[in-house]
Amino acid sequence: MKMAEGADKFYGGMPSDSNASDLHPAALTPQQKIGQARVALILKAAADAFRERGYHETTMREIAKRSETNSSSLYRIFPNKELIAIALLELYTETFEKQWDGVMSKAPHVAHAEFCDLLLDVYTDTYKKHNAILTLLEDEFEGSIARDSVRKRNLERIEKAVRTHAPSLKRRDVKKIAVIMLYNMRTLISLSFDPFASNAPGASNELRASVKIYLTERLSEIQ
Amino acid sequence: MKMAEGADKFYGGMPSDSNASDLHPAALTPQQKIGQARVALILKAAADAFRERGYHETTMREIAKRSETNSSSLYRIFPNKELIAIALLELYTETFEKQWDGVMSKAPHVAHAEFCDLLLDVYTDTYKKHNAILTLLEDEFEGSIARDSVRKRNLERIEKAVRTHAPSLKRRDVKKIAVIMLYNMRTLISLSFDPFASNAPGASNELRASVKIYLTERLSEIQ
Amino acid sequence: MKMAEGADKFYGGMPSDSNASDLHPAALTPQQKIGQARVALILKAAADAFRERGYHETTMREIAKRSETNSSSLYRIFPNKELIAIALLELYTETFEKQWDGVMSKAPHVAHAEFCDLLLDVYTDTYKKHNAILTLLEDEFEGSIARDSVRKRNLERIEKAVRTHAPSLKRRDVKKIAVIMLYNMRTLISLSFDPFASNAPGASNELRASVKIYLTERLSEIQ
Amino acid sequence: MKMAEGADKFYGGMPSDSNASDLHPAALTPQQKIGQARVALILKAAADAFRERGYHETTMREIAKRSETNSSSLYRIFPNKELIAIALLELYTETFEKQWDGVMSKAPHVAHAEFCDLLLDVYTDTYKKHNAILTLLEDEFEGSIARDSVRKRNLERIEKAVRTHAPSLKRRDVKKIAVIMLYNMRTLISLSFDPFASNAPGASNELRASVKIYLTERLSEIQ
DNA sequence: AATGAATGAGAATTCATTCAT
DNA sequence: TATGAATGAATTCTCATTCAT
Repeated sequence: MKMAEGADKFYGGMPSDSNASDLHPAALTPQQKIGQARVALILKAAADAFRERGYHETTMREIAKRSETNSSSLYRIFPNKELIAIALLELYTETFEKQWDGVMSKAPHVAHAEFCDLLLDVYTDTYKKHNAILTLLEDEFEGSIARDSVRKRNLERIEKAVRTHAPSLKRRDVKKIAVIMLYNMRTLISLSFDPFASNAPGASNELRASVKIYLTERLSEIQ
Repeated sequence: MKMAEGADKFYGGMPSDSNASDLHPAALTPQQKIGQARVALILKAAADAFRERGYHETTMREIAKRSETNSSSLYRIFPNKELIAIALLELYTETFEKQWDGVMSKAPHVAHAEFCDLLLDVYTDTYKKHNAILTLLEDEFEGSIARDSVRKRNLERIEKAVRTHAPSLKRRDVKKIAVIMLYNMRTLISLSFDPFASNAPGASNELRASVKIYLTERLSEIQ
Repeated sequence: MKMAEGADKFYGGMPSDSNASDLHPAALTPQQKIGQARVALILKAAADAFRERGYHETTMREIAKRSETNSSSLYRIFPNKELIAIALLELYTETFEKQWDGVMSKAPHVAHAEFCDLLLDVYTDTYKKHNAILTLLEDEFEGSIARDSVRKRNLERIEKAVRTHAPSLKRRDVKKIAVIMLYNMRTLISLSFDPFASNAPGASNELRASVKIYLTERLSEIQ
Repeated sequence: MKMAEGADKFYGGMPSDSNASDLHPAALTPQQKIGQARVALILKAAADAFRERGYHETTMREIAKRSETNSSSLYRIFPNKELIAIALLELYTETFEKQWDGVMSKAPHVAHAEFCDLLLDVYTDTYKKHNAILTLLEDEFEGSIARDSVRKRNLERIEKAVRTHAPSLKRRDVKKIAVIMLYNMRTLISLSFDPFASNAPGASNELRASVKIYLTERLSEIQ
C-alpha cells in the first residue's frame, strides 16, 4: 500500500500548497471546540484500540464506534487509518520533546549512572502516557515513513544529549552509543509491557543495570 | 479472529486426542513428494510475503498466487493463515534446536566472552535462514500462543545454557540474565535487519560488546 | 434519484404557485452583488468540472472546492446538483436566444446556402461560449426534463426559422427538416469537440457542405 | 479516474506477461461452462441496466442483483465496471464485424444509393442487437480508450468500404466521407432511439435520404 | 449569511473460506 | 486431488444533504 496522501504533512518537507484537486487533505485540524473534542475522542479511542488489538486488527469502524463518531465524520477528520496513527505519533512526540528539556539541562552535570537513568526515564515516562505508541513503533504499519521520522528524531536527541554529557567523545562513538541506547530504551519498554516477561521479576532493573554498566564503561574510557 | 481450530497441535503441550468431528484438521503433513514440494513452495511464498509485507497485510490469496497454488488446495494443506505462520515457526524452531546442541556442549568450557558470542550467534545464524520469523515474533499475529510458546522455549534454553556455563549462579539470577540475554538477542536481530540502523555502522558490534560487558560482569561476580 | 423538488421552476411551463411548505426551494437568485459573484463562481466551477469530468463524475464537493464555496453555502444557493446543471442550461439558453434574433431577421432574405450557415452558426457560436453544455445535453443526467425542454425549444426555433425562410413549405416537411438540422447541428458540435475526429481535417467543412447539399435540395424542391 | 488495470487487454497492445503481483487481472475468461453462463448473465444484466439507467447510474451492486450473482463473484470475473463495459463493446464488435463481410462483398457492385443503405444498415442492425452500446459510446465513461478504439476500427472499416466501392477516390476525400458517414450513422441510431425525436415521424427516412443525397453527390463528382 | 460539524445511506471492494466437479 | 466457481460477512470509503452555531 502506498503512503496515504497528506501523510507528508507530518514528517517535514515543504508544505505543499493545496491546489483545487486536493480533495483528500491530511488529517483535519478542527477549528471549533466541538471538533477538537471529537478529535480527542477519536485519538483516545484509537489509542485504546491499537494497544488492545494492534494496529492491523483495529478497523476504522471500531474506532468510529468506540469514539461514538459517525463513520463519515471519522473519515472527514482522518481520511484513513494511517493518519490516525500519525497523529498519535505526533501527540507522543510532543510529550516526548518536553521531557528532553529536562534531560538536556541536567546532562552536563550529572554522573554517568544518573545520566543513564535520565535517558531511560524519558522513554518510560513518555510511554506511560502514550502506551499505544508501542504498537505503532513496532507493527509493520504502512506509515513506516512517519515512524522512521520519529525514530530518527529520537536518535538525534539521544546523540545530542550524549554529546552534551560527554563533549570529548568522538562523533562516531556518539552515534554508536546513541543507537545502543535507543534500542535499549525500546527494549526496556517492551520489557515492561510484555506480559510474558513478568515471569522474571526484576528484569527491568536488571536491564537498567546492564545499560548502566555499558554506558559507564564507554563514557569512562575517554578520560 | 479467534484462534483457528487445530492450531493447538503445534505449540507443544499434550497432544490432544483427535476426535471424529475434527472438521478442520491442522496443517496437513503430506506423505508424497509432490505434496512436500507443494508445502515447501507455500512456505517459501508465505515467508517471502510475510517478510515483505508483514503477516497482517499478507493475504491467503497472495500466498496462493505466489506459490502458484490453487486457493482451495492451499486451504486443504493449510486450513488457515495462522497455521502457515505456525508451520514457519516450527521450521524455524527445528533449525534453532540444532544450533543449541553445539552451544550446550561448549558452554561449560568456554570463557564468558565466548559464551556470550555463542548465545548471540544462535539467534543471528537462525534468523539468517528464517528471516520471515522476525515479523511473526514481532507482529501482533493471532497465533500469539504459538509465538509465546516459541519464546518460552527459547528462554528456557538460554537459562539452561547459562546454568551449564555457570552452575553456581542462583536460580533467580539465571532467570534475570536469561531474560536480558533474550531481549538483547532480539535487539541484535532487529538491529541487523533495520535498514534505519545502518546509519550507524558498527552498531551491531557495539551491541555485542555491550552485552559482553554485561554478561562478563554478572558471571564474574559470583566467583 | 428522483427529480429534485423545485426543479420545475426552470424549464418553462406555468410558474407553479409556491406554497408555504416549500422546503426545498429552487436555485436561489441572490439580489446582492456578493451573492451574484458567488453564483458566477459556482457556475464557472461547475461548468469546468462538468466539461472535464462529466456531469456524473462531478461531485458537489468538487464544485464547492473549485469555487471555494462552503458546502453548506453551495447548498443554500443550489439545493442540489441538478439545479446547477439546469442553471447552466438556462445560461446557455440566454446566449442562444440572442443569436436567434439575428437569424430570424435575416432568414427571409438570404440564399439557401447562407441560411444553412446561419443555422449552424447559432449552435457553434453558442457552444463556443458554453461548452460544458455538451456534456449536459449528452449525458444521461437526471434533469432530462430540463434537457428535453431545451431541445424542444431549439427544435421549435429551427422550425420557425425554416418557415420564415421558406414559407411555402408544408408543415410536415418543416418538422422533418428541422429535426435533421437539429441533429446535424449537434453532430457539428460533437465533431469540433471530438479530439478523435481531428484525424480527418476538414471534416467540419465537409459536414457543413453535406448539410448544405441536403438543405438546398429540400428547399429547392418546392419552388 | 485512471484507466483500470487490465483494461489494456482489449484494445490491442502486447499481452503483458502476468507476474506474481498480478492480483487483479483483467476480466476473467472462465474455463468452465457454468462460469461462461455466469458471464453471459452478467453481461446481459449489465447491458439492460446500462441501457435503462445509463452507465454512470448503474452500480456494480445492481448488476450483481440483476444477474443474481454474488457481489464477490462479480468482482472476481469483472474487477470493475469498466471491464464490463469493455466486454460489452467487444461483444458488439464481434457482431459488427460479421456484418462487414456482407458489405465488403457487395460494395464494388452496387449503386451509390444502395451502398449508402448498406453502410447505414450495418449500424442499425448491430444496434438492434446490442442497444446498450449506445450509452457506452455516448456516455463519458472512463474506458474512453476502449471506446475510441472501437470508433477507430469502425472508421477504418467505413474507409475501406468506401475505397472498395469507389476506388478512384482520393485518400483524403475517403477519410472525410468516412467521418461524415460515421457521424451520420450514429445520428441515425440516436434518432431511432431518441423518444424525443418521435415527434417528427419519418425523421429517420429523412436522414437516410439526406445522407444518400450527400453520398451520391460526392461519389458522382469523381467520374 | 457563512461555516464547521454531523449524518445515514449505500457503493466499492476484499477476504477468508467452502462447494462442486 | 486439483481446480474453477461460489459465498457471506466485513471493511473501507464517498456522497448528497442537513444541522447548529
